[in-house]
Amino acid sequence: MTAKKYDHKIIEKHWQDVWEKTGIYKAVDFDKKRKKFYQLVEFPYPSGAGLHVGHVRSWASMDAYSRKKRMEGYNVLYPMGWDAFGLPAENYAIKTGIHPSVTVKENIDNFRKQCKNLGLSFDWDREVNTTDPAYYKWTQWIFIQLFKNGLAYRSEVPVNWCPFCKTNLADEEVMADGKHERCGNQTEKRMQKQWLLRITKYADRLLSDLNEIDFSPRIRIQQENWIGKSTGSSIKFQITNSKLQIEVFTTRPDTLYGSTFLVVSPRYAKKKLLKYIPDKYLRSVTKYLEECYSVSLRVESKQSQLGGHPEPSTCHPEERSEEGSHNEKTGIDSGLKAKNPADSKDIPIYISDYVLDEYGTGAIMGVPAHDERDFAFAKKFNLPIIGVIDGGDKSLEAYAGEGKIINSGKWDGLSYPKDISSILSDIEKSGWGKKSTTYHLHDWIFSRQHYWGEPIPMVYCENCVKEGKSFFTEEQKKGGNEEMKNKNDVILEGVERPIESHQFNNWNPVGWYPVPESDLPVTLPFMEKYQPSGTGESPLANNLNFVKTKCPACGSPAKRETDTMPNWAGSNWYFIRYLDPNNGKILADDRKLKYWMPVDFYQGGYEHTTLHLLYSRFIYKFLYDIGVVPTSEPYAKRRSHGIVLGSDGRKMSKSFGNVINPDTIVEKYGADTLRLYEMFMGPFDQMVVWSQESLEGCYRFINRLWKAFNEKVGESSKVGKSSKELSIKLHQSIKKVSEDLENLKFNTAVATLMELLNTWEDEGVISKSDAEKFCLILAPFTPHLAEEVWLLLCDRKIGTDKNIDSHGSDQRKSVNNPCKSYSVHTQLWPSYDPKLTVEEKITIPIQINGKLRGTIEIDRDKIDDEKFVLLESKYNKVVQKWLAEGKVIKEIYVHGRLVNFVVR
RNA sequence: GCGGGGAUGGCGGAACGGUAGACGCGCAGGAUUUAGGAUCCUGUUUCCUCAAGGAAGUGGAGGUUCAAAUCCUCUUCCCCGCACCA
Repeated sequence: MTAKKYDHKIIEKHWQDVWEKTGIYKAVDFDKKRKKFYQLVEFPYPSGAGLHVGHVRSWASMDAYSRKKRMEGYNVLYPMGWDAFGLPAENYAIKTGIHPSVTVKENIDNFRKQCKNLGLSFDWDREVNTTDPAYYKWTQWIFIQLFKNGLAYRSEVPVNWCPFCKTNLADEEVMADGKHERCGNQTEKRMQKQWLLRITKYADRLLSDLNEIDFSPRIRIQQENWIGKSTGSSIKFQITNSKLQIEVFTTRPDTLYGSTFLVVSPRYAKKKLLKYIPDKYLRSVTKYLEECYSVSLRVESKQSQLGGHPEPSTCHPEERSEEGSHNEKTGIDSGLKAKNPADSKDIPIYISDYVLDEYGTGAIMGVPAHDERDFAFAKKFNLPIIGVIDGGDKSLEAYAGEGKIINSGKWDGLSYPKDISSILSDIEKSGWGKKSTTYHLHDWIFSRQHYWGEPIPMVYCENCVKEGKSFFTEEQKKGGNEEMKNKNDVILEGVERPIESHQFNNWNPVGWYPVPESDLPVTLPFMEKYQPSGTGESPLANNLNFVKTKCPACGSPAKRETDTMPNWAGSNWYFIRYLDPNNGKILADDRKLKYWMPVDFYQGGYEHTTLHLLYSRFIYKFLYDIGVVPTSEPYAKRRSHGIVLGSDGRKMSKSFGNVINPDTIVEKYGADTLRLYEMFMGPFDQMVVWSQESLEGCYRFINRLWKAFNEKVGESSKVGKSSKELSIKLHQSIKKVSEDLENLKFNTAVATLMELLNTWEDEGVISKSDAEKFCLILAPFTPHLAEEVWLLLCDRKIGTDKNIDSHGSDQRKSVNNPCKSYSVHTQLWPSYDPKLTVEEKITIPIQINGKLRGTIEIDRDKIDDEKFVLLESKYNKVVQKWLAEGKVIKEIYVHGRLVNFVVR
């Protein structure tokens, strides 16, 4: 009997329908018999371009992982949803003239269909959509809780403004040279009041709790760097003839005596020093500041854009682009002097853009002898260089290493870094300053002036402003929400707090009220025109029906906030909603949360290592603090995968013409081929390049499998037996595939399956029970083929051509119970017999002086007999020749692995 | 500059310190076919050789070891992240 060609079009569609009808991938809440396993993959932004092969790589691989987990008896939750708010949807809509609500729906339908065509085992009953009012009701609810707990506040922050288009721009729309991506005009930075989230309050916990979760080192280190904690001192310098003090942050308080000048950032100078500058200096200082502010290119770091730093921090961007320009310092003497608290010497105060306004206090003490940047600055402005740590040649370069402390009064004789802690306490005792910690992490700008996002559920009441009324009590205004504060104090006990930073001082919630929770959601109104307003406000500002409302406090006419949330808002907490997607009363049922959380395994791309992962951890921790979720961390384990590049090695992009559409692959080769290939391409965490030829290799493999299962399985009536070699190979494969899947080594798992088929083809017929085992370990990788083969194996009699011919006929359509053992995916994962993973005859390589000279075959039961093995080794002809070359001075036998003779 | 990860055939990549190159692609030869495609078989690190057998070989230089792609030191190059972070 010759099998018909494997017809993926009919077979894959058939089983997808059967799976949907029988619902075998549904997760069961509160299942007590099975252990829960929450497998999460990042949900996509459903773009008009459809699924990317990168999505398939992640979802198909984790689908295999989930399928194995199910077969191992876990109650697996593997959900999918749509992150559909955001700028791309809005831009696409502006381009096509079709409303985003329409295109988003179409795109989602397409994505869902594509997922189903791939046979991914998502639990579709739990699908979520961030643009659904029933969903974003809770996104808004979370915002209100943040506000009530003092974690959402308003502050002036810079926005990218295109004067030509009269609109605010997202950072992605501004090109590296500061020009607007679409119109090519130079953009500006404008100050605008925005909502910010106080993520900095959680910096310490976000950092320390990394110890409790399983993140791969690369992800973990990046998160640590992003939070960027450094400890040291904040030291106060008294400005001479003034009550004013300048507070600086330093990680090297031991070099205090070596501080020969202070430097403040341009913005610090503008805000705090300008009125004290002596007339003589005022003109040059003003000129310098103007220089700094005249250029407003997109030169800030990524984090400062996201984190909200009020103004450009550099004066000379053109120098920035060149290598080594960092050493070319600019700056100006302010004419002011300050007293070094340690030795009471007066030192000059300079203004320079090499001091970052957004880091620390925006002011530093210059220690040219021990800091490279200060050294360059001192050289340029002819400032004294005093060495206070022994070492290096301070006339040539700064010395940042360790050493004995010198020229430092009472600290002489101590050494850095050994005595740093006693120096820290001495500084505190002397009243010069205090221990301090700073963070790289900044508060999170949460306002967007765009239409396609969740409306921020806040109301602004002019009347209340007149009366000075606010949502918060006077006491709360002083210290934030007391309850919240206490909570954090408990958690942060013994942990240093961030220094009071000037950027937190603008919070004035007067007149602002959250929309009453009973009125949620604040629905995004349908608008025909959602182009930018032209004033820098959100397009929603043009919709008076939306804007006009009543003050929740006094009932006077009031205005709604028209800014919307960033696209991160919906993705911060989506994994919670999967647990209870239709709950209208609360975020998610408490019991369900307790059953499923935390996410056991979160898998996604490296591009989300810092922002999404950190933001969602922050929001989750906040929800934990207010008692909404049961654990303090959302994800128990996180791994990331590499991206899929086009066959030319470049990123897939329409403009390169190297985009692979999964649909055409599925159509021509089938979903199983695509899935298998994407797992086989290369190591999961590495970048991989698309290769059509390799894909076809996987297609061949699938057809060969089909042929073998049809033609080379022993008839059950005859109780056919596999050859010994084949059985051993099978058991070895079960072991290897199990381990590889667990370790996300999908590529070698697939290779193992290929090896097994190769052996099978060489050895001839396989027994039915061995064939079933093979089918079971195949199931996670090629779920459609495995299901079809399983049916074939269940009853060899229906596995005939006649039956295969009847695909699509009524007989086959009614397969609700096609076979007693349906489905292969609900079977138990096979175990292997350890005895059967070892060959009867073992090949032992023989080395002379570490070089391979021959091999011998040893019976399995003889491998413990060292003397025997060594003796046998010497009978090998070639070995004998080499042994004759000299005297054997050492004989090494590595049990079951190798023999080495050392001959001299 | 700092941090992280790499470098293995023609290509993608395998290798608990123990037979380097699994598996796949590609290529070569053969079979089948009217032909093409598909499929199957054989070979395929390089060099010497009909072969048997050798020699060299995991970016480079040293070292540890009976034995190193793997561990250590130095070094070159590549990728990723952060970057005037005090």
